[in-house]
Amino acid sequence: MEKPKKVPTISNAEWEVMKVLWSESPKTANQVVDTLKDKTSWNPRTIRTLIGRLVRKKALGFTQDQKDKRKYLYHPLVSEREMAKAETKSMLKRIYGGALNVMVANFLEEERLSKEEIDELRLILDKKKNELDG
Amino acid sequence: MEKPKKVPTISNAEWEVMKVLWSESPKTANQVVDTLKDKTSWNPRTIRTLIGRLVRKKALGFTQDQKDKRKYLYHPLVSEREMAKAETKSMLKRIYGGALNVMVANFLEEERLSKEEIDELRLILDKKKNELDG
DNA sequence: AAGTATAAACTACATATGTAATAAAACTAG
DNA sequence: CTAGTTTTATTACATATGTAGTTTATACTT
Repeated sequence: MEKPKKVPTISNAEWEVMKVLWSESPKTANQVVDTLKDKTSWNPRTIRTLIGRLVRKKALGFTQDQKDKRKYLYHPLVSEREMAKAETKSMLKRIYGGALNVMVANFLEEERLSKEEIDELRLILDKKKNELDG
Repeated sequence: MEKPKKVPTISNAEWEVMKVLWSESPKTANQVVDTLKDKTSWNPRTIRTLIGRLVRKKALGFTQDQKDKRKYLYHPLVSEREMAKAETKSMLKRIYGGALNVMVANFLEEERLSKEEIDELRLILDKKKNELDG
């Protein structure tokens, strides 16, 4: 029985920081700043603030850097999958009464997916259905 | 050429209020409060505050009640579809790089859909695909 | 060993949000 | 018409978030 591990909720900006560390970790604050320098226009101070908040929320943990003892090496404490799932569920609940197919239907109506994307989705569904059929 | 009509972003609690008025409108504040009394534990004050904020955000409009001139009759200024689509897109972008199928795949992996739900989704996709095929 | 650069910690401040209380205005009952 | 009631409008306050500046501790560097 896995414990229900409650994932922290994080803000938009915090999500960007997490993505950096999900893609590769551990990293020092400076490395995170460097990675985000291109993608965003955030002041390094801001990024450090966000890192601090993520630590407080227990979305990030850290260890001491062995080369430079002042620095921390940050790493995610929650997987991207877990967070994505939690966020998705909460959004689906809020907006679509939790119904994934309502969401997909609504979304498809106006957004155009390519035929390939649709086929890929169908494959995903077929696979899932086979699992159910046993 | 429709103008890109920018939909306001609203909070979780505000969504609940909008849902009441999307399901039936116009309604007076009191009617909204009544509808929400069962579903939530919010103080009527709170609900009126939320209505006010939604008016400020131009998500709701109102007209004067003819019976009692003090009362307003509130109605949505933005459709549920528009808001849902905007929210969905922004969430997909933030979390899944905008890719609907990544989202569906991830979500399906751990959430169980019934066979019926899966079939319904497949129908939606088939219909969409036929449209593309022409 | 002392000075300094720098990383992390703490503080700041505006706007958003959850959650209401109070004030002002207008209707209704006596 | 005046008082009480009921609506809307204004104000309040804590926490979250975006966006940084300032302080402090201390690991480097000379």
